[in-house]
Amino acid sequence: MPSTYQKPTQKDVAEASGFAVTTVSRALADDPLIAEKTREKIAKAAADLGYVPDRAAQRLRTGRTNVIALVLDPHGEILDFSGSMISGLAEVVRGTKYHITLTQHQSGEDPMDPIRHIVRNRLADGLVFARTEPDDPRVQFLIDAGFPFVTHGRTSLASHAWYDYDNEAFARMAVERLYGKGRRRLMIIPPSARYTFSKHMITGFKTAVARHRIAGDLPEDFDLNTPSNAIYTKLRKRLEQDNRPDGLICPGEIAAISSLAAIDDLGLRLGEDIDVVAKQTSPVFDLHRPRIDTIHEDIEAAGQFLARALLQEINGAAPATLQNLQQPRPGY
Amino acid sequence: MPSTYQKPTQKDVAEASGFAVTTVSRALADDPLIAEKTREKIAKAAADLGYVPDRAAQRLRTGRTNVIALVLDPHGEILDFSGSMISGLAEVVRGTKYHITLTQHQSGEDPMDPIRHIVRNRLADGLVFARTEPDDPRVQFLIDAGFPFVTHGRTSLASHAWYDYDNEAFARMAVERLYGKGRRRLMIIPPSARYTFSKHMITGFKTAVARHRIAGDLPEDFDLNTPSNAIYTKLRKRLEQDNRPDGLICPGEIAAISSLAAIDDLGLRLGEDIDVVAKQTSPVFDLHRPRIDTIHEDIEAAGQFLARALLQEINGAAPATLQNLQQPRPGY
DNA sequence: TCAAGCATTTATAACGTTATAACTGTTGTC
DNA sequence: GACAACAGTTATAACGTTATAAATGCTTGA
Repeated sequence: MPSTYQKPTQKDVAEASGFAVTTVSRALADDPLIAEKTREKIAKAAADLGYVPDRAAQRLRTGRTNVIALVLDPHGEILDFSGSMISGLAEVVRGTKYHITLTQHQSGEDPMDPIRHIVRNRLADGLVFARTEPDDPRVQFLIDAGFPFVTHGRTSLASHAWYDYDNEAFARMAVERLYGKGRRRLMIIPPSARYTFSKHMITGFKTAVARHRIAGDLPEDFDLNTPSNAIYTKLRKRLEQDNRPDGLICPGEIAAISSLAAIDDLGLRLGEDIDVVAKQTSPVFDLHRPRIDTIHEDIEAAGQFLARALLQEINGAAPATLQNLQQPRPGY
Repeated sequence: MPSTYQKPTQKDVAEASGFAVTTVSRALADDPLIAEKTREKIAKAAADLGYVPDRAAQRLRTGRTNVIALVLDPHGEILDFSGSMISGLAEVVRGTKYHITLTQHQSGEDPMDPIRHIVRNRLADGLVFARTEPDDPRVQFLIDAGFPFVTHGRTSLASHAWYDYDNEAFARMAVERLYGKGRRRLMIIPPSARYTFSKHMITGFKTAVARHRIAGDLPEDFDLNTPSNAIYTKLRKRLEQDNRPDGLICPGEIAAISSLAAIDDLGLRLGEDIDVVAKQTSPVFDLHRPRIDTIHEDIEAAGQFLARALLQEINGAAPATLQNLQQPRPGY
């Protein structure tokens, strides 16, 4: 490619096809006013020249950015959450006119900042983010602004587009598994309580242990955002106390690995002194030894749904119709 | 925010400050021709109005996109590679005028496609990608096109900006560890041989085992892109053969987990029948039990370096000065 | 005092696209 | 045969910015 290469514009297509620039623009936009023959001629000329519309010009003129913005939380909560989510989003967005841009807010920062910035400066046509809180200010802000968005996770606010994993069912299912193995003193390592998904998980845990009238330990001070060695330390201390749990529910692989380390280091035997059920998001954990009893969550599927939903919402679909709750899938 | 909200433009700043639009433009660009007093007045007016330049207009006029494009390989090679890389990139890019866009090519597709597309259509000012091959066509294309880019991984091509992990040193170090433990029949699970980093790793492995005059098994048919259960299957078969290795080197956590599963399922004892050294990219693996002997690679640091390097290259720095080789850091 | 020089500022045009309104030529109606 | 209606095409202007060239006013030197 010579450095003098100049991208063909509509003007070039117009000259090549013998029509006016306006006609080219309409034809390429499939305007029904344009005669079919004309449309074909122009399409051919455009293809021959390798014409691709200039995004900046389109964006300037129409105000539409053809961008969807992914706002990521600080790194490190779920192993490979971002990678899987991105993979799902990218797959759906590929082949459309949309691009994905990335923003990641620092741990200290206000999560509202990137959202506000993107909306105020029209940096995208729609937003994706995860880890919602019941009364999430980001969601409220976007609803008020009338800005298209989708979330991974529900809220208690007015209806919007979301995808979520049924963490209540996950916790219930996990309790059933442990109960079925004869476990009667269960404990869950809850994600940070401020997230909606954590509340659902806790609800599921509480109702399931209540139904069986067994002990359900729900420590307050655990936090998925906690570095894993903090989970290790806290759990280890708990396991050394009297009346330690004999069944443990982990909301993710990091918690599972941390827990197994604490169990192992205390000389407890998995499957004898204690059983563990964990949420699994990565296939490689099938190969973990000792085997971890898991329940699957598919983050990539979430990304796919969210991308599709957002594109639909941008094109006018009602957010209330764009909701999906993924059911837990048994690990094995 | 009312839906009638209109972003302030330079025109608004011009009216508010009493200067012409052109002057505003120059002042905000810190043009030295503008008087200091004027610059201050305009800066104040812009700040008061909350003026933010319109990216589309700037891009259309200047041809600069203020975008750096991250081209990701198909998902799933290294656990959380994308997430860590993105985190590093995003941290450096935050606060600059640049945005990050994402492209991920499908496993079947030509890796050149997204690169060509981005360059031909001026979709970014610079490119980041990983997993280079010695004679990487993407690198050659970009050098020929004079398009700024940085890679995670070296090539044998003309000098360009890169960041790499010293996989030769990694392999040597891993061999030394195993040798120190009395292991004399070593084996490495090599990443797909077409990547530069794999060749380096193999070189390091070969030279180190040759120095000690010990056996070095280098199976041809392993592949990091292989689903982990394929690694498991192949390794398991190998461990069942005569003269099985007593020291194993894993290029990543997925390979390590798969290997440990094969070892465990065959009833071999880690630390007795065989020792494993693995590359570690995620802190949580410190908590893996049994403990895995690891050597660290910091992907986030790679992302940070690459972002800084790319921004410098876009601003005219010579690519040859933007190279860094990360040294392996012992796990414990 | 006046031209030249200088420091600032500004008018104009252009980037590539699309929305709006205007134009052309044909058909159909009375 | 005049005119309305319509299908199809096009000229014009505008989105918000910056590069270029031009203009303004002030200072300086002879």
